[in-house]
Amino acid sequence: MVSIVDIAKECGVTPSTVSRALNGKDGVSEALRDKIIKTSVDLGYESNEKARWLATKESRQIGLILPDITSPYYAAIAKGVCDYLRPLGYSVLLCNSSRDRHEEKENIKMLQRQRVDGVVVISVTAKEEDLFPLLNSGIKVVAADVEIGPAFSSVVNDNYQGALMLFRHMIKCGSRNIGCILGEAQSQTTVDRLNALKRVLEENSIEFNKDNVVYTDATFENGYKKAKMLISKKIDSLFAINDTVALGVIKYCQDHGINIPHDLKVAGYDDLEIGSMIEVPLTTVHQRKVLLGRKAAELLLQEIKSHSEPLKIVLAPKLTVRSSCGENFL
Amino acid sequence: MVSIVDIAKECGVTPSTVSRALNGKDGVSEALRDKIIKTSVDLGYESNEKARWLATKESRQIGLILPDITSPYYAAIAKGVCDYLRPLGYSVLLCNSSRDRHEEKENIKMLQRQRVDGVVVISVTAKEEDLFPLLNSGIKVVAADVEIGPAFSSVVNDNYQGALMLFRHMIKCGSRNIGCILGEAQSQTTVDRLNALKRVLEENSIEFNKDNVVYTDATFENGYKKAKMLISKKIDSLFAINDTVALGVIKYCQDHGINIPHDLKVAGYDDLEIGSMIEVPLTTVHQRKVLLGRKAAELLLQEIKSHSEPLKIVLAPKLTVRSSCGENFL
DNA sequence: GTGAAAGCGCTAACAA
DNA sequence: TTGTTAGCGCTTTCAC
Repeated sequence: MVSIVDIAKECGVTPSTVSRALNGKDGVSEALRDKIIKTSVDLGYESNEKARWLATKESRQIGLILPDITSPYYAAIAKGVCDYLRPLGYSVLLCNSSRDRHEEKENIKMLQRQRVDGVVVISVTAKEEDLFPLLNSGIKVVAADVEIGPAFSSVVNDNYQGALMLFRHMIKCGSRNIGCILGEAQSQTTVDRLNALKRVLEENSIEFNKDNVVYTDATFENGYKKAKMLISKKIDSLFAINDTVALGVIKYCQDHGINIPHDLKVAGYDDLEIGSMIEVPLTTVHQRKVLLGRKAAELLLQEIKSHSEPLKIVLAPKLTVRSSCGENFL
Repeated sequence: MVSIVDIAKECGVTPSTVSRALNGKDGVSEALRDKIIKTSVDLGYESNEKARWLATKESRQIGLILPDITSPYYAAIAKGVCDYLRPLGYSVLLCNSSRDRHEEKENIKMLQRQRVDGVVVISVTAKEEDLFPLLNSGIKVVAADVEIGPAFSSVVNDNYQGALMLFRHMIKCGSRNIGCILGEAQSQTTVDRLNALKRVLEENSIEFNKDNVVYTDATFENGYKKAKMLISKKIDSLFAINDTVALGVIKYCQDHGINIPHDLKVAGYDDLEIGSMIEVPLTTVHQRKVLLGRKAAELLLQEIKSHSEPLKIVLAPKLTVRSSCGENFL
């Protein structure tokens, strides 16, 4: 493996000159610089980031911790992070935590050992204190998709606004009795969207009926099961916490001859690609997933460069109207 | 950031002793080792992989180049790689190439600069020579999902066998005139599966009709478009090169009142999760995606440790029968 | 404009 | 069993 010493010898100069030349620092004549760059290319030199770290404490590596790379939602965020960072010379260390707090902690340690410059973390399980070790070792942290605490910057989607738009749309489509399949009751996402529902109901003088709301793990299977349960309650509409759950609801309806949107209006959240590919296209809320990842990476880099105060960025979602809630009569 | 020097001072020994103790090498009394380990956790020490590299030339980092992390297929492979490697103390550098050869080359350079120990590459665009720089700088390479050349180990799914099973099943279900929406004509995947079709047709004395075969980009939209085209040709069945394309086909049928499987049998390939969630569950071929990633990582680690000859691992696929091809009458 | 020298945090060969 | 020493490849003062 060729090092700057090889280049130095080849050019009859010292390593320090090569370093200056290659890093675009001044104090090198243009002619020499050209020669050095040329031989570095000829020799197939690629800078050694490991050795460079030792001298500069800059690794040009960013950690990315996420619950499940297999989820299209998180995968899209990961894409945003990677695609933004690569052209800037950063590489990303992917950590798949499997939604497991212990695994998250292990990944955090690993990122410390690898001396990354910063980490983007998406976690529903991690506690604030789990991440302090990173801060204490001088590694910047930005939370994406969900906040982790006042000490950390974050980039999130505006769940309240998104849900507001969606529920208003449903009301306009004629919904009067909306069932909800939500996630964990304590999760901020669930809370925000439920608050939006309450507000919209209030705006329309409809009473909130908490029997129409169930909390569960956000899976396809639970969508199917809970749909069965809620439909027995004479609801005319069903909001699912995400598109995957909505898919479960839709499947249940198809299996039982329930026509969407005629017999039941269905709405999801996230705007996964699949929502537009199915028989009855899903009305949902579009999340700027790739952008969210990009913004998180952007913010992280800023914090790495200038030690700024924690910042919070809220991204505006967009209503995606398809046919699963019927027509907007307004 | 605490270093072994800090631990050494704290314990009143030298850094080399600390190094030996922490790395489980012998030549340290058990009492001292315990003391050193204890203070290392007390001080919150995490080994410095960057400095360690300089001394050992081992980074414990693996590169993963893939076409699109957003694709559920590649994401599952990535999961296999990550989940296998993490407990072994390796981290993975995720490189999203966007199916772009130039981007792949840039990623390769970046992985060289980061001095990774090895890389798993999934690429349909990279040429063999693009990867030689890695080999030449002593970085091991294993191809996953698709082979790249005799110099490289690979782990692939057996496309020929998988397609064989699928087409035999279709024949048993009554298919006599099978249309195909394939990928690029030159791709090995396409070739293997088409050969399987030809063989099965031959087994059943059915003539191969090349007008029933189209080559295209494997997208949902193209599935939709080509379905339209092929259905006009009086086919009774349609094989799509992957489930995403099959979804396009199904959507076209739903939009045009074509009943699956009654009017048209449809089969896909890959067994994406979504295939079981839609109205008419998709018959497809299950690919061991996570296992494929795991095996690739396993093989890579082997090659890193012992300089073995290139190896090829072929994974057996499994037919997943659902209802989109109707019943098996055999 | 260029070179010399020190140092980053670790491991490993050699001494004691 | 432990310490001493050198060195990995780079950057960065400080001289010249």
